[in-house]
Formats: sequence, C-alpha cells, structure tokens
Amino acid sequence: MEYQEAKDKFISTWGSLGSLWGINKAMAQIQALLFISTKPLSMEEIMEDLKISRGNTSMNLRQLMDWGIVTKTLVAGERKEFFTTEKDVQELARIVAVERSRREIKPVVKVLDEVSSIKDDGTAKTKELIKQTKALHELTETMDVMINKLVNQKQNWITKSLLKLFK
Amino acid sequence: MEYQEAKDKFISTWGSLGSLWGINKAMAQIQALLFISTKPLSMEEIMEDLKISRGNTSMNLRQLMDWGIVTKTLVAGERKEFFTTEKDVQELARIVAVERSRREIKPVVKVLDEVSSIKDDGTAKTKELIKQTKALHELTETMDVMINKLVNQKQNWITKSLLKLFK
DNA sequence: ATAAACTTTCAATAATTATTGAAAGTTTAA
DNA sequence: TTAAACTTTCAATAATTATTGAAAGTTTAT
Repeated sequence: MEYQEAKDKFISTWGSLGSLWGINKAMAQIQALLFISTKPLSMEEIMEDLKISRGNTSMNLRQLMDWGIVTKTLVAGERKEFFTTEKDVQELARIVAVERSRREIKPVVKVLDEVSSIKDDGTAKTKELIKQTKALHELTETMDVMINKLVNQKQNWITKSLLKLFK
Repeated sequence: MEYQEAKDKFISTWGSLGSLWGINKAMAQIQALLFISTKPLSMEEIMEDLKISRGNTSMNLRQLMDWGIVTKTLVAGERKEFFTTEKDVQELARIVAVERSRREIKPVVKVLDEVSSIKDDGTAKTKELIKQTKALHELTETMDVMINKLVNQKQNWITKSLLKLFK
C-alpha cells in the first residue's frame, strides 16, 4: 500500500467511525487529515485535500475548536489562518471522553433522575418505571464517574488504568 | 410529574440518546418501552404505544434481537409473538459494550493496523502517517482490551471496576 | 388442503442531516 | 480610507437515513 492509498483509507475510516459516533463525517475527516499532517494546514489546503466546500470546512473547523481538539496557529509571514490538532493520542482521548461526558451523559443522568423521582402511586407500572430508571440512573452515573476518574489521571492514563484493572 | 409524562420523557430521551450513538431512534424507543414494561409486549402493543408502523416495528425488533438485547417470549394461550428485553442494567451494559467492540472497534483496529504497516519510504509525511496511526492503533487496541476485560467480570462488573480504579 | 392470524420484506416516500456557494462580515496592509 | 484577503453565515439543495404500508411469506388450527 502506497502513502496516498493509506492516507485515504485512514481518513475515510476515521470519517465513517465519526459518523457512527454522532460526530459528522467532515468533522472527523478534517481532524484525521490534521492528525497525520506534518505541518499546520490552511482552510484552502483542507478544502482542496478533502474536496469539501469552504463553508463546510469553516463550520466543521469551528466545531472541532469547540471540542478543544483543533487550534488555530499563526504561521510566520502568512495572513491566513492555519490549523493543527492535538497530536497526542492519549490527550485526544481524554478530551473526547470529557466532552462526551459533558454533552451526552450528564443530560441523560439529569432526565433519569427526574423520571425516577416521580411519586409512587402504588401501581405496578409506576413501580416498574421507578425501579428501572433508578437502576439506569445509578449505572449511568457510575459510568460517568468512572470516565472522569480514568481521565483525570492525566499522564498515561490509559496504561495506568489498564494495569489497575488487570490486578 | 405523572406516570404518562415520565414514561414519555424516558422513552424520548432514550430514543435521542440512541440516535446519538448510532442506534436508530425506533430501536432505542422499543427497547426503552420494553425496559419499563411489567409484562412482555406484542408487536401490536408496541406499534400502538410508540405510534410506529408494523414494518418499522418488525425490522427494529429484529435488530434488537441481533444485538441480543431483546428476546421472543411465548405467552400461554397466545398465538402471536411477545417480546421482552434484558431487565438487568449491568447485563444490558455488558451486552452493548461487547457488541460495540465487535461491530465498531475491531474493524477500526484492523484498518489502523493495515495503514500503520505501510512501507516507510523515508519521506516525512510517510513517517508521520505511520507514527500517528501506530499510536492510534495501540490506543484503540488497549481500549478494546480494557472494555473486554471490564465486561468479563460478569457479576457486578461496574462496581468492581470502579473500586479498582479508585484505589 | 384451506384459511385465518400473524410476520417479514421492500419499493416508495418522508424526515432528517450534511453540504454548497454566494453574499455579508471581518481583518489587515498600504 | 479603501480594497484586497480572508472567514463566516445561512438559505437552498443534495445526500442520507428512517418510515410506511401493502404484498408476499409463514405458521397454525381445523
């Protein structure tokens, strides 16, 4: 496999994985492109390489910056903006985990808490709703705590966690 | 909040969470409905409760069965089929984790392995591609091992894991 | 065998989500 | 200032994904 083929394969795989995880394709592909780039890229270069429009590139770069995965970099002597992504995989994974916790898990925990706190009117169906959503609430909250715990180990968190689990 | 409102809120939240995670809305809603039901439900009842068509119900029930989350149950004296979902949250989480590992993570690990194994032609961009995809490969594989490790503790795996991590 | 009761399939359609591109907005250099 | 260089916004459109519903398929009881 040649460089170009490998590159395309990586970008497209990362893109479809992204959309499977609620991150849109272009966003994932831009990140992938920056991830394997040896230097910061301009909007122009990204558009050209991925064959996507200026508008699309602009919007998705913004989202990536909102996630804290991509940052603007100044390139000496250049007027236009250049972009880079976090290059350390562990730090990348940390950011993604924290963001997903904040955006997706926490709101669900809140709803589960509300739903499981309704007044028990004594009927079987109400009891079941309360019981099951309580269990789900507890699970989701535990998972969230776990993620945040894992992720706050900073240095080498994945390896450290793995070791603990294997004991 | 009354029973019906709480039920609707739970089902719709679970539904949108589902679509955020690459599971379609109807599929997640059917599972949610079964999860809080006090008895097995027929296709008829599911259709009616969620206001979705027969075809949609049939297809999504099949998917839920493929995932191993929903099972057909025979109800004495009834000809039609009835459905139930796994009611234990920890077991449910285990099944989902194993399935996602199989369906999503493993194929990506494979691609990353292929891409990171291309011949190093000495250019900077090839070196960078290899380096970064290798790092991603290692990360993804470690995470996959971690998930499978977590999940194979069977009994009370989440609590057990949390304890280990807190030490 | 037949027909009623039920489930599945799948082409057509609807709903949702992503993408474009050009106009509006902003920044910088001279 | 002004105008060129650049970025953002957003209504229109395209692409994708989900849903319907009716015909075809299957099972069961008689």
